[in-house]
Amino acid sequence: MHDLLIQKLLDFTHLLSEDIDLIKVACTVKPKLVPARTTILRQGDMLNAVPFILSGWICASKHLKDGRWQVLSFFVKGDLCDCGLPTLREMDHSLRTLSDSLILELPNEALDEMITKSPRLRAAFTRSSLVQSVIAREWVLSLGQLNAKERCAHLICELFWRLRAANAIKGNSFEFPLTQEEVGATIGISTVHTNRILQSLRDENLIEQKGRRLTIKDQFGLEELAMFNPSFLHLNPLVMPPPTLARPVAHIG
Amino acid sequence: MHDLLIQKLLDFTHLLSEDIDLIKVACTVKPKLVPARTTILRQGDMLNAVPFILSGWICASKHLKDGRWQVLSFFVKGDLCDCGLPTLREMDHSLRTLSDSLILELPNEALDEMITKSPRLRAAFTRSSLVQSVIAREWVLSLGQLNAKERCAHLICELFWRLRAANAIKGNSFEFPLTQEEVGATIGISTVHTNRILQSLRDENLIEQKGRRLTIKDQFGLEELAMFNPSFLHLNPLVMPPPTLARPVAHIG
DNA sequence: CGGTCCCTTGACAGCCGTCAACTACCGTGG
DNA sequence: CCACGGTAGTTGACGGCTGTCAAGGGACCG
Repeated sequence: MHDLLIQKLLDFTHLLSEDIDLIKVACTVKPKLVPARTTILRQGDMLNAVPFILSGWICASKHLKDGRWQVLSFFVKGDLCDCGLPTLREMDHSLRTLSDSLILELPNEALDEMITKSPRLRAAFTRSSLVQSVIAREWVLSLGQLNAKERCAHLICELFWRLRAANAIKGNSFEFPLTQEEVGATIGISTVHTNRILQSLRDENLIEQKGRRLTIKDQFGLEELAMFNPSFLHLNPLVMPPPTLARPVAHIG
Repeated sequence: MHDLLIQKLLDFTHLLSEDIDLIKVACTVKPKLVPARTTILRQGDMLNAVPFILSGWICASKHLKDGRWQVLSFFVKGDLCDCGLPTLREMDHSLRTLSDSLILELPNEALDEMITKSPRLRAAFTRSSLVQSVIAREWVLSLGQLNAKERCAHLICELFWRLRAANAIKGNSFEFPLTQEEVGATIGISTVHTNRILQSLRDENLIEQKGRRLTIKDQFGLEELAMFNPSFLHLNPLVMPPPTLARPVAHIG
């Protein structure tokens, strides 16, 4: 149960055994199994614990009064929904499960203790939160400059790399529980247009969808289309998979 | 020189006199005067200091290989360009002045010292960085769901409130050094369309532009159009100006 | 005076949203 | 077993928002 958090934080920094102990203490909470399509936190809620995703998919979204809404971020296995950690007063967006999810709710006090007692844990949490905001900035770039097809490809690439780093893919395929409406609300296009875009990606043999699974058939083509460069995800080089065949990088001794 | 940083951090938390001393020590660096339209950090640069803006405008931008580029954020008087603080390896975007700017470069070590020695300063810096990422998420919402005119209005509202909190406006007008190309690169539309959108905002008497200054003629109308709610900026309630006449809030003792 | 940068305008095309209808799939209940 | 309803995906027609191209105008500067 605490293994996943340890592994996650190890991606960001080196830990001592005392840090591991602190993590174990913090992780004595009982994980919650939340069914798919359940709102776990609403805009305006006070939060006294930070959800840590053991498995499943969660999305953060913000709603306008006229009904329009936008997905702000996704959280998958190994992610902290650090909606401002225990710092800002209240949730400015909602959190909702997209698939059945196992969630560990880390109480603010437990986080505070880890952060206060260990500079290494503090650095790790800071970096984790920083990576989330770098991803948000990448979404700004995508939404602002890419067209619908490129944005869609970009989203799929990002999720693919993140899930791969979280060890949550099989071959080139992964669970993809989003409806087309949700994909649209993520890349800022209508549901109908999302349908056509996904269709074109399938037609061009870039991806394949079967039920709630998505397979990347042509990773290089997809990344080329999206002008995707995974470096912004700041994945641990050790868990980074070998590069695509078609895109060689410097030899690793 | 250090006054501005102290004032900024006071917006986020309470400080003790020892904290003030730490800030004064960190601020012994000599500020740099950088002319307008100068790139101060490039994508890929290592950063060993965090720019703190004493006056002027800076923008962060990311460039695609095909020439398209997107503004990721603006930094104005009193802002820290906390491009990941001293945590992530290198700049994933560029930093450029939009007007003549006075910049204090806080060395990583000075920041480290403040953060390590004072939990209050640490909290303040964390919150400051958090607010930046909340703004990025708001841009995701704006880019994803609002149309060009709404986005433009939203941007103007955000800048207006931030500059007002930084005490950098006169009446309802402020320095607005952006070219239309830069506005377009911020809200994700072409230069030509930006021109037409700004024109329509002027025609409807929402804003006025004279030289490099912008005046808000109808704050309520502009905020209504953009569905703008300043709460996401997490401005210090004490420095929040009185609410718009047309939008009454609960009586304040 | 010429050059450059920025703003402005018109014409036209294409991406994308909206509306509406239809299909496929799944679980439920009779 | 089938009828039924709900959700998600699909398709076509049409229109509007926005991009592109091209040209011209104004301000500033060397």
